[in-house]
Amino acid sequence: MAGGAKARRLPRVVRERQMLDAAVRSFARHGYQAASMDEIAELAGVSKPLVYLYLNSKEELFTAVIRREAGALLGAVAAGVGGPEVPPDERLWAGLLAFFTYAAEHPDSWVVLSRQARTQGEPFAGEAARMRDGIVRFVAGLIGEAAAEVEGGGGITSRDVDALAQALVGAAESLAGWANETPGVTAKEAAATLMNFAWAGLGNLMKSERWSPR
Amino acid sequence: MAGGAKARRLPRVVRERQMLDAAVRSFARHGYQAASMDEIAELAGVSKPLVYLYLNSKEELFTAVIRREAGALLGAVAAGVGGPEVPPDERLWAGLLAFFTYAAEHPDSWVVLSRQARTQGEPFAGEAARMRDGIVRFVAGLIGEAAAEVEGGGGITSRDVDALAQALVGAAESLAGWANETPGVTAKEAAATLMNFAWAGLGNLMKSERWSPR
Amino acid sequence: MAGGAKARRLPRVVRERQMLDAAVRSFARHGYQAASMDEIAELAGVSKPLVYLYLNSKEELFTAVIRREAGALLGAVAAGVGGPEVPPDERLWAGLLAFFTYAAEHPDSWVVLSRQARTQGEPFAGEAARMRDGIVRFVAGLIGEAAAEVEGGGGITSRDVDALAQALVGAAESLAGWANETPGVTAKEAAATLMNFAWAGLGNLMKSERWSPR
Amino acid sequence: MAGGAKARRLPRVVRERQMLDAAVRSFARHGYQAASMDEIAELAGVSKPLVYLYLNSKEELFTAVIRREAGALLGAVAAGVGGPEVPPDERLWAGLLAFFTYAAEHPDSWVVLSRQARTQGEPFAGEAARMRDGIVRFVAGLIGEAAAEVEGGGGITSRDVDALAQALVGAAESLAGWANETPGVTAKEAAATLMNFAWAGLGNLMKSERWSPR
DNA sequence: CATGAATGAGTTTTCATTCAT
DNA sequence: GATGAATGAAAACTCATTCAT
Repeated sequence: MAGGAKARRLPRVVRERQMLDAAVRSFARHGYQAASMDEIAELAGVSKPLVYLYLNSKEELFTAVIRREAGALLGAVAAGVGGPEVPPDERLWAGLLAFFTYAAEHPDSWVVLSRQARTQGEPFAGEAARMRDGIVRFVAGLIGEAAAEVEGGGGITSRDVDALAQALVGAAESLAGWANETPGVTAKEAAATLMNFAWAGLGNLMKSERWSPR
Repeated sequence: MAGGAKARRLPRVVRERQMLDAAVRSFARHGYQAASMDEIAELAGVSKPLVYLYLNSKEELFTAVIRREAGALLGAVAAGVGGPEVPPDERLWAGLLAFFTYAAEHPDSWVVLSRQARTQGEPFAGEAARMRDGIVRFVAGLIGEAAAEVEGGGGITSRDVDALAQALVGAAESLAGWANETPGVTAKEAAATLMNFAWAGLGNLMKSERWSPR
Repeated sequence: MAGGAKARRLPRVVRERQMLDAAVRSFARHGYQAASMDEIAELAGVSKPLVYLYLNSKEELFTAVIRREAGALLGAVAAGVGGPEVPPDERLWAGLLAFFTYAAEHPDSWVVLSRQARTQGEPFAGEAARMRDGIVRFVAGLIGEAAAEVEGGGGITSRDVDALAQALVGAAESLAGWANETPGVTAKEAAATLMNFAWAGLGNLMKSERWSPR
Repeated sequence: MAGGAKARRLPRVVRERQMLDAAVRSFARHGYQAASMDEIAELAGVSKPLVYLYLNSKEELFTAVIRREAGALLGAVAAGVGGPEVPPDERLWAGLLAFFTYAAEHPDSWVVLSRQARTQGEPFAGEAARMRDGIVRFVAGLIGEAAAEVEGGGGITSRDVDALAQALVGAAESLAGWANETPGVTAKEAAATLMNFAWAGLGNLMKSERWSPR
């Protein structure tokens, strides 16, 4: 009985997972507006009314997708990063590695979070922004820690820290996209490139070696 | 009758500009799908059939918008950057400054290029990617030049250069968005932050001071 | 376990009554089309398939509702009215009183019968019309009886009798609705108003005191 | 050119009238919920989007229908009734005649106003109630006038007047329906029956000849 | 007996697009 | 050149109804 090709009458949790999986693929490929509930239902192997029965509306479905994927990404990153006893550069390295690994292993999820959710206006952009802010704050925390170890903090202000965190996160996002579409680039390689680039840049900044136009 | 408040019978170029301006605003605010030809025609102050007469279809309209705005952005950046006689760091600085200035002064244009175009699938993503690639190649060229000045090039491969350029462009994009929504951040400040961060990082990289996990 | 708060395994008749009660409420509030089987099942405290097991379809359910409520209304009216030995005016009075009392005590039932059933096309309108015809014939019978007592019948034709019965029933329906939504109006008061108005009018008619335009 | 079988490109006002006509038929036959925009568009000989372009939504369409038909009915009744110089019985007679004539000549309109609008909940019921209240107040005014002519007013209270007006209007509604489905009954006949019945009843009431149960 | 799981068929509504003048 | 009139095609969403357990 069990093990048939087309499983019918599955428990609700399983069906919901299938639907969210299908939605991630569809939203990643077409974007929120262009994705159709018909296609999502078909991808999930169920009828449209069932999607509505469980997820209520396209908007709620997209929100559920964003929440689930954001949770997965944050969870993956958090899992690899140690606590305060680990020095900040080690934590940044672990976070970057986990991040690039997640983006490589779940490209659709990454596209939804980094591109689709952010362009669809409220309430989706807000949901995605919350997650991104979490990451930015995490990075800013590390930069702040590193600055604190240097004597005088290198004259770095709190807004400098924010800006640097934004820059670093943006660099990571860009590299993740590039790595995903450039054959042969591994997550470790991407993480290493960024780590070298960023940590060195930060180090110099704190030594107050500033660049200035002639 | 003629010469009244509402100017009629304007030359085609003017009408087209009005339509593209309206389209930029509309696409920036609602996204490609949610923007309606009705609204665009109304914003442009013309009737819908006229939009079709000049621009043929929503798809062609969006493509025209992307082309025009991409040209404007590239032009603005190119205008500020000197030729090969100028050292690469100066050129990067000029480019960053021009870029952040453009993003600040044409936020709708920047939103369309950086967010909307890239999320709408082909053919728009391709069009936007072409422009971005131009910028990435420009940055990669500068990094390559800088590396060439160092003896041995610091052991930097061509893929390293690509990756670094991707990281730098991503950082710039992220900072531009952050600057646009954080009150009080000027284009010059954003450019300076990134320049300090990036050029220092590059310098260290080339001195082969690499970070590596313990 | 058994005997808990939620009684299970009730006999069929009881379950059916619960369902019909729920259906009366739901149909009265939302109308036939807008009432949903989901809501009815929930109101009845049973699952939807059980409703279908017992009542077969929404159409049959509504028909069953109309039949039951029509029977209840006719029964209530018939119970109060005496046999042929009672004079017609007394019987009309008793009927009106019973009718207004029923409408006041079962407002949902009255709404379903007087409004919803009659507006939903066949077969429901027919079902409701049958009940209404029963009442109209009863009233027509009384008027006929009264006319027969007068010498010559006042020159009243059979169609006159029908028309008067229709008028009287319509007046009663209208008053019932008005009484139900006007605070402080009792069934007895409504019945008295109508009885005064109608019986006097009939009396005059039979004395051939006709009104005619000048 | 003009006079072709299928007129195309008609001015907006004409099309709107066609749509409202079609809607009256469809709503009268099926009721608000069961009527479909598809059918209405087809009956009107236009495409569905045009219906939406002009009437915005099913709800607004139904509201527009109710308003137009209520206006037509009130207008027809008002047109026939004279001013205060005409005695109340003459005015009632004229109003009844106009009313029964309207109901006979526009049966769909009458069905929509008397049945469909009143059963669809807010905001439709309110719209219909407003019109009906207008008629009830008109009738109540006449009854009040007649009572004033009698010495002492026959001891009739203001609520009595309201109740009698409700009864009279209900009787008229019922007779209109009956006349419309009974072959050979003319508007004049229906009006005469009701006039005889009602005016005589009122007269007796005012002479304080009350019926009371033994 | 009783129900959670599932769907076919239909609804209202929207929008890019074109024609006739 | 410019526009009011008009529509084909598709989308989100709902609901009565049935099966498998």
